[in-house]
Amino acid sequence: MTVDQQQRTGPPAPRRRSRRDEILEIAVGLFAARGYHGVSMDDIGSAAGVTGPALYHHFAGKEAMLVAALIPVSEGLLNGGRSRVALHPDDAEAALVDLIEFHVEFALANPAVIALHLHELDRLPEEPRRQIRRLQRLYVEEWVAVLATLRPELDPAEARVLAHSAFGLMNSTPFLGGEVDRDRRSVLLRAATVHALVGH
Amino acid sequence: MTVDQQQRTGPPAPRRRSRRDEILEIAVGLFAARGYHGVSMDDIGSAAGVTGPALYHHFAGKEAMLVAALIPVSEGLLNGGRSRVALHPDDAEAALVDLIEFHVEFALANPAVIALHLHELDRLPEEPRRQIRRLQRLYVEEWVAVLATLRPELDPAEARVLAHSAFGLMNSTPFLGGEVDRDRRSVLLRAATVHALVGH
DNA sequence: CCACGTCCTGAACGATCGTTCAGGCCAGAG
DNA sequence: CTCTGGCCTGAACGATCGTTCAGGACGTGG
Repeated sequence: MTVDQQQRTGPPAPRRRSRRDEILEIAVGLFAARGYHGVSMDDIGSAAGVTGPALYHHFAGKEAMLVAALIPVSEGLLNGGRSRVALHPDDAEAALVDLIEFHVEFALANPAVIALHLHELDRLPEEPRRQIRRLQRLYVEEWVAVLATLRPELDPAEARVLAHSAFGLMNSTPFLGGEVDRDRRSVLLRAATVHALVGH
Repeated sequence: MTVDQQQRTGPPAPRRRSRRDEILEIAVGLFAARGYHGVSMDDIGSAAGVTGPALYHHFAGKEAMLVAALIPVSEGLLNGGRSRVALHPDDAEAALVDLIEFHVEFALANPAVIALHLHELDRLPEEPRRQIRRLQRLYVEEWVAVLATLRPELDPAEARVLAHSAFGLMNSTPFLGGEVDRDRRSVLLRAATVHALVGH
């Protein structure tokens, strides 16, 4: 499925995309499916068409692969969320709807990475984990700020609970097969999240 | 492969099952915190005050511990959900509210077990995993049936997407510390889930 | 032709894991 | 006292893991 081992022949290095990113995407899929500790370097290598030790030419080690997969996700969410909020300086409800649309589309586009982010963050050593948690916290605060102006009766801690519950709702995507069309799922998830957060 | 090697059938010896259940609870906490593969038998043993091999007097192996932790959860959810639905044969909205209250209280009472159920089910071999998935599916169908009568415009597959999203919302509990009082969290989660599912 | 950089293989290492096994400790019955 | 059975320890096993290392295949530039 994801295996590509007849890469030998043909153009040597067309650089259509770096081999590193290709391997990383394969590793993310395996991590999401079987868990970080449930996948060996040989597993990743053979899924990429090479042996396990060959991966050390692209990454410093197994942990470095997880970090390389998780950091861009947190950065992408934070940057995207901030830019969406900045589009609506005086309309909290429009900002929330935009945030929801952004997050749902992100989750639908990257289900494996989302699942990794939810499940395997604790397998990282102190240093990179704190960096990711900091990015996550800043992203949550974007949601909390919007919720605070939209529902003044909530204190910040309560808004944080609601924000996390909204993430749980929108991130339920990876757990479902493709019984329902992608666009339809997007519509359902966005409507449900809006109702869950604004109430009535 | 054998799940349980003592306690054949019936109550042969109503021995205080404190020791076995005590160990199981400790193991669940460790599994939830560090992942199934991230916890060794020696870890579980020393957390319970014994050595690793001593655990084999209570469980057939490491997998058997995970099964023993997950099966009762699925059964408890299914039984509780069915009895809640049965209380309201002619009122789908009341049934849904009752289902939501039941699930939220369950998730708040057993956050570690819920997290285990979400993250580590795929670490099980075929046989017990299929049994758990069957119980899960039956539980989901209780929700789908209620949603189908409450919102006839949804087809069953769409109702299933909504049910899973509601689980994601309600199961967001384990990811949060205790900044907000437990009862207040229950109120917030229940209201958000109702709004997400009935769509005001 | 040769030299070089890139990417890879196959063997090997130390460590850790789940599990098994032989035997020790100790309470209770005879 | 002895015997017995439940519960445990400590040592040991095979397997698997992440990682390192020396070297080979291949295309490119000179």
